[in-house]
Amino acid sequence: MTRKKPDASEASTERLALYTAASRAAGIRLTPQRLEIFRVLAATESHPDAEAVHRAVQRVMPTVSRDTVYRTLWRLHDMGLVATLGPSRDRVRFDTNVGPHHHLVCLGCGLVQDFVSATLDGLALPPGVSQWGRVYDTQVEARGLCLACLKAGRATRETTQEKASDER
Amino acid sequence: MTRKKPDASEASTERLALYTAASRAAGIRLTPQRLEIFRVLAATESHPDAEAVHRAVQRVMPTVSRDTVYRTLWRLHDMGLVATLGPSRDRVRFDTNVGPHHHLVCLGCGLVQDFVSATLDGLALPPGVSQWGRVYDTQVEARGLCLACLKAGRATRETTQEKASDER
DNA sequence: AGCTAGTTGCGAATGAGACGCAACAACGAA
DNA sequence: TTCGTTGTTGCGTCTCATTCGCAACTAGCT
Ligand SMILES: [Mn+2]
Ligand SMILES: [Mn+2]
Ligand SMILES: [Zn+2]
Ligand SMILES: [Zn+2]
Repeated sequence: MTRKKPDASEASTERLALYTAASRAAGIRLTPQRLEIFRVLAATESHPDAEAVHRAVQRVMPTVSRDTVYRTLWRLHDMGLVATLGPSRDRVRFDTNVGPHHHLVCLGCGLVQDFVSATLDGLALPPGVSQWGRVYDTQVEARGLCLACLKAGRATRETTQEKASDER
Repeated sequence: MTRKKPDASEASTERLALYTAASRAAGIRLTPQRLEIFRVLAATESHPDAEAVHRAVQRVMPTVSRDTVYRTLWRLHDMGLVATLGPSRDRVRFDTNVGPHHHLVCLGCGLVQDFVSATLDGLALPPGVSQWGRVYDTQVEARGLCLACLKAGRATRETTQEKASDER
């Protein structure tokens, strides 16, 4: 039995199956709009925003609402089947440390802590990267839970984000 | 002449000097509100959002406007003296690839490309990290310019972001 | 076929940021 | 020190992504 390296379309099919299976397992109803959103998400190789997903879904199902797309995306996110880029979902956060350093991001409270590591600073990227363009800066983003959130038993999924804004 | 390891307050002073020097060099006026914002930024060890900075500045100068804080932050950002967290300044972007992988972020057009690297997947973080909490996931974010943006001579500073939304 | 709890679409609300503009005020020149 | 030029400020307004409330549906079980 030969096993070919999964190509894009094969991965897409797998992902779609994953979404529906997980939904069924979670007792979530498989509405036609959800199925279509699943198809679009399973097929994408990029990092779309909600509106891009909405547009793609509308091409096939013109009546889906913006809201349903958002709700489905966050639901999948809660199930750990889609991720979001960057540490903060809401407002822009600034960093006054412009030297080389890395980040520990707490998924519970949103706190971001710097850490330094000479090893990580000089990280070698795979050679194929040079064909993409020019890289100016490389940094590591480690996600997890800080001690406080661990003790508080806060969930990993960034749900109860009651804003740990600093500089109070 | 002894040279102690720069502590927080020393680094703060240095940073303040840097801000004012760079501003003067750029012909930017040193208004009292800017100076106060500089002080707050120079003193912070965290990753505040604009509102947190505004609150901190208001404690000393109750009349500063939200807008002035924004303008100053972006000005410093343009000068390369403050950074922002994460690849996207505006809307949330989703990632359907939940397996271990890393990102190439183009600062010109906003495109984010996946890349894989077994070496980077198993990255060892410095030991001190264990005292912060538990890390579930580690990924590398490499920022730069993609070939298209390099050829187009687009600036590194994410200015001309005329939205490269995919799934068109 | 009938129930019922989970969903949908919509119109309205929220909230971060950006903008336009008239009153102001740094700061180099005189 | 005074003045004039220009960059700045604060405010009211505007935009636009994301969220809410809710009444009208409907997937999925019986
Ligand atoms: Mn940082
Ligand atoms: Mn990705
Ligand atoms: Zn935390
Ligand atoms: Zn680009």
